[in-house]
Amino acid sequence: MENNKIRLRFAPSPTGMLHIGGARTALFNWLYARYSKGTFILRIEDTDQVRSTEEAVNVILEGMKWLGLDWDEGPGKEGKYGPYYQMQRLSLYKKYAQQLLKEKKAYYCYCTKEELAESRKRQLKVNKSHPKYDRHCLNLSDEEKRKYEKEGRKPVIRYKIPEKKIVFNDLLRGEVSFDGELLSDFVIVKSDGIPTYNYAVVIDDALMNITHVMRGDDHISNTPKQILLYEALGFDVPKFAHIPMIMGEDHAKLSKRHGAASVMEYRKMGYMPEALVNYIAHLGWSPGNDREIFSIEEIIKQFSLKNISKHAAVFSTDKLNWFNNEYLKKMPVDSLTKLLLPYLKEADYIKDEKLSPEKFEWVKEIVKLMLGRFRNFSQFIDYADYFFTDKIDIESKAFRTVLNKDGVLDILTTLKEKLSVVENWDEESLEDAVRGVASSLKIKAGKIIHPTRVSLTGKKIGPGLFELMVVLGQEKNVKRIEEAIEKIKEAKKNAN
RNA sequence: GCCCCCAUCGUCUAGGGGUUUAGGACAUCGCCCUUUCACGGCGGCGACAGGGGUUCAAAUCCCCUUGGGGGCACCA
Repeated sequence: MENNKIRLRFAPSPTGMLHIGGARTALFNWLYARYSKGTFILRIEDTDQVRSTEEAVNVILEGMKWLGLDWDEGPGKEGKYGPYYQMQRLSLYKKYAQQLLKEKKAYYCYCTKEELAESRKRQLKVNKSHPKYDRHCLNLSDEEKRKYEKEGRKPVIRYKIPEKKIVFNDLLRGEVSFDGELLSDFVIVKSDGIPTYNYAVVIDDALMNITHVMRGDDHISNTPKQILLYEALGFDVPKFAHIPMIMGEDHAKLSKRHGAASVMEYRKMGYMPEALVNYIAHLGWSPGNDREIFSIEEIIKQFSLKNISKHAAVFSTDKLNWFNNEYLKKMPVDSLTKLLLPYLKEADYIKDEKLSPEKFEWVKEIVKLMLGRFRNFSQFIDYADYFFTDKIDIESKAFRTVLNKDGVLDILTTLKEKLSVVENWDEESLEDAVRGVASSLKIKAGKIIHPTRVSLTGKKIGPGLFELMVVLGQEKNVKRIEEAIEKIKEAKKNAN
């Protein structure tokens, strides 16, 4: 029973950020594991000693946790197939390499980089299509080996490619076949004794009993090499599913230069993990109906290899924004406000995330006013600055087109007088006050509303004026209108 | 260069021989709501890459071309 269980893994190499593409691969593996009540394993492929860092490991673990992709086995969750860091599994790779060596399925190679390059150049001259390793070291005598060792050469271990057709049945693409003759004897153990990716991944997936290997389709051409190794080692070959890649808006492989490419950047920008997950789930997958907003449980229930598409998908920030906004609108204001606190703290809008109940209520009022007007938390920080700061910056265009106009000075002066004596600082009284000023000056209310908004917020756009005035409070209202009046006067003086 | 994968609106996709004047979503445009922006409502624009087959019938099946992507390391 236990042996029939579906086991999938996500096996990132900790050489940088948790990429959006990697996150989507992780998500699909996780979804399929959860859907099939299988096991999801996280394995760290840290055999690139130059580029791997502990920090990158942490970023990956944190990113996975933030997205809600919990693993059943892996770092911090040792299972019976551990360890889950490749650098802690070196003895395993060594053991099976020895087996291949003994069975003459692999051999030591002492060729230097220069010699390899030389050989390639020679081949290009005669048979330019597919140069491969010339097998110079395939049948080295012990004496030759000793000679090379004396020269200080450290050998690699190469796998000897059997020249046959390799066919596999991809779960998404059907039959895929490669000609073994085109493959070169590739290195499985580097001269420093560390295994290469194509070798280590096979040992680990086999030993960890991985049943389904789901990964980006950039791995399709690695698959024949890996299948050959499974067969050479006598392991069962897992099922493969190569999922389409995610591209940037320019249709090139998603990378740093596309702006935000890492999961953590999206957290920083204030996207909700549920929204990000919902969106990237739809990159290359569709449940086949017209709905798009789904809880993670609903996605798990509907997830199937059958409705994964085969072609690459372009990442769209616009659509992500829409997803995020849908989640923001659905969220209770209370919870939303709580989520926002760290960002407010980060922006120095509040001193401490622990707010008094009154202050929390006040922030909540602001969130209510802003709801639907921001697509992520950093936009909230940008758009709602005037609630939290003392000094506001009046956008120059707003000043020019709204405040620095004939008659505005009188309007604001009259309004300021009126506002400083308003007794009940609530929406109704304020609307009465403003409309009262309008009728006494014989102008339309809009003529007052716009300059007032700019005076109070520095912006031409924002929530309803009267509700905004209530939250801002009488003192700030009067003060900001006074400041605006001064600025207008100054501008007029400079103009003359 | 060689090998492999892929191909429906600008983007994500539905559709898997007749139910299709090819459906939805994002974006975009217009109108309504409105003090502004957003939200919401209504509507518009917008695609089967091309060519051959197969078939009574093809976006759907096959082939070729073209286009896009990926891989050809002592990186993963």
